[in-house]
Amino acid sequence: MSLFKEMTELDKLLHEPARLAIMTALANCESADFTFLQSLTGLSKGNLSSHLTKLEEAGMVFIIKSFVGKIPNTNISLSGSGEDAINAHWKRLDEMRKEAKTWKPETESTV
Amino acid sequence: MSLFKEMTELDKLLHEPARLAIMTALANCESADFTFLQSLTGLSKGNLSSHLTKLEEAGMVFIIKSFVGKIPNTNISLSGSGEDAINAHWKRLDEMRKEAKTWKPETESTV
DNA sequence: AAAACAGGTTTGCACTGCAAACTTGTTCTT
DNA sequence: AAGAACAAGTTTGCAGTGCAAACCTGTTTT
Repeated sequence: MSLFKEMTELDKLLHEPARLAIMTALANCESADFTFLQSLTGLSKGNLSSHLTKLEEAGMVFIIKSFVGKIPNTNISLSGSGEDAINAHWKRLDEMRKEAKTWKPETESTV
Repeated sequence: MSLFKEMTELDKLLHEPARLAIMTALANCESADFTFLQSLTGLSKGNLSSHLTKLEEAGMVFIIKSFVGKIPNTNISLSGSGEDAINAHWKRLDEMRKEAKTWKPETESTV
């Protein structure tokens, strides 16, 4: 398939900036709690919560709610497929950029 | 600003997959006509049209309509700022990926 | 006991991307 | 010459999305 067709089909779940940030951060720390992710990304609580729900529904992350002493704690970590997905997504973007740099338009008839 | 905050603030006009494909293609060919872009990206005519309108309104592309013989021809090319913007966008993504790979979570207090 | 706070979730709305329907003009077909 | 098919886009309608603000539930402070 052509580079540009591939580009239009990028996974929107992962491509959305807030979720790209969340997933990328999680890929680099075994797990994180809600508050940590919030300060890291600068997202509002509501916004973060809904993105996490979406990622959980898609099987990208695990969300574990527990108590640390008396205060509730929500811990988020990547699932195996989530880790694969975010790594693959960045790799694709990276390759697209490289390939795009070398692309030269061909005559219309060959496209 | 933190890497992940920057990520959540990626320019959505350019980040959207279809427009990323359009802009990246245009950055590599001085100009393209509507039909060529359509077959290149695989977008429907309606969809392509609305993305182009959005890019034009944002000053990213020039759209010039003329006639080639009797058939109308719509020619699209990047504006100066459009070219700067798409190059900068890819560069940012590229740097983000690199930086993210080396990021190590710090203690919460230092974030 | 009441106010403030921590840690999230739910709701409401404005905006978006997409497909389908429409438009305008041209070229075949008979 | 009438009409069917086609080319090249544009507009419309709708389902889905991201975001902020309101809300909720329990805890700590005053």
